[in-house]
Amino acid sequence: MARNVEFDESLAIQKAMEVFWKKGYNATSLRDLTDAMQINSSSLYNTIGDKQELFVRCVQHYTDIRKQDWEKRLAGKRSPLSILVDYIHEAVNVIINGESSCMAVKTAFEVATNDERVKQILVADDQRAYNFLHDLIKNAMEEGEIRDDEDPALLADYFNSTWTGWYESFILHQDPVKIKRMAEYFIKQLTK
Amino acid sequence: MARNVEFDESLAIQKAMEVFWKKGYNATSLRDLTDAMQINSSSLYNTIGDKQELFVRCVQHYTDIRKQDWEKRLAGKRSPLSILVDYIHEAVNVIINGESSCMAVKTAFEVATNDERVKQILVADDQRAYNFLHDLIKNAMEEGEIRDDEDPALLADYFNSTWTGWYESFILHQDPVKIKRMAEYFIKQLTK
DNA sequence: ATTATTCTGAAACAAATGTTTCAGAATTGG
DNA sequence: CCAATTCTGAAACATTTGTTTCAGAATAAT
Repeated sequence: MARNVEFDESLAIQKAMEVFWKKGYNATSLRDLTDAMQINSSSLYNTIGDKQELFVRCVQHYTDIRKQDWEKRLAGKRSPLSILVDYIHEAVNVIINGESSCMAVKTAFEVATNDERVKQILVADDQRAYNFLHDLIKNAMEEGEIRDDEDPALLADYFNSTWTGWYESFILHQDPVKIKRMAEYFIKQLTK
Repeated sequence: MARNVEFDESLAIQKAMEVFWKKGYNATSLRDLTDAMQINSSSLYNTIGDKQELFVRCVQHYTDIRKQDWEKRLAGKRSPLSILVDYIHEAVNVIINGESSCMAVKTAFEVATNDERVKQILVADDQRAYNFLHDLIKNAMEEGEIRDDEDPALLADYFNSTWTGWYESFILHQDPVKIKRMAEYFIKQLTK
């Protein structure tokens, strides 16, 4: 027998995520957040919690979206190699068109070393990325789409860590061609 | 006709760098810095300047050290490939034994997007890293130490961006074997 | 030794930080 | 409509932030 929460919580999380994503955890103030979320700090503390808790929810939300993307790609029922190549091209597009790098990467370097909860969310996310790549590589090998003289586990680890450096490169040089050429070399390694 | 600065400025920069390196720019307070540097904030502002200026000096110092390391390695007069392989092994050691990741990488993601001066220091540093790799790869090709069917410029870019992901991987998994295996695969690609 | 200049320490500064308080508006179920 | 409960807005909170002030200690050159 009382009123309900007035604001849309998942929309508010989305807005907060965008601010954290762009500015990073420490450079984002509570005012930045409540402005973007369009709620009062009392509502924030009553429902979600403090800044740390909100950040955890945002990182979780970010990784949830990625998880859905991977699932959708696998459900496509296309050949393993074409899913893989599609994914790489899309990753390149995100890097060269996105305006604030990858939140998971930024968070790994800024926060994960000091916050165990955040780290565990990123570890789980990384594990899903690994599984996505590993399964595609393994299946592509079994179907003869790519050479099979390397361990799929090694290749999955290796490729999974490769994108991170492309983000850094693009922050420094803003050179799309550089990224595209690296991606082409990357694909060539797999297939030839 | 007056007294001189009492503290050792380059030692103070070194101490400040260690704090920034570990905690990042935004999570480091002026108190953290003056405590580590063992000077009063008035001395800091009289000599070096404000927090931003101090950070710039620290990043510059960090990249200066790297520059010296590259020069020393090239002066070694050993074969290009052995210099390269040595360097990769040393990079792995730094990743798996260092206790706070790479300051250049962390700074690229946390600060370089918002601070043009810091970004330019990192761009110059990245260019030196690129040159180091490019020259070694090119020379190794000319001396027949490695295959020469790829563009040295592409390989230098590609390899230069690869380490960054290894740092991220180690933050999340703290698994030295993972890093070592990726490094071995990395070297194998070059030589085989 | 004197003097002119510069450095240092401690305190003070305003502004910004993350968080809490609470009166009153709102809305639910009865 | 009532009453009980919960939400919201604005203000206030104590800390912490980056930075400045300034009196006095220190020292270089004369």
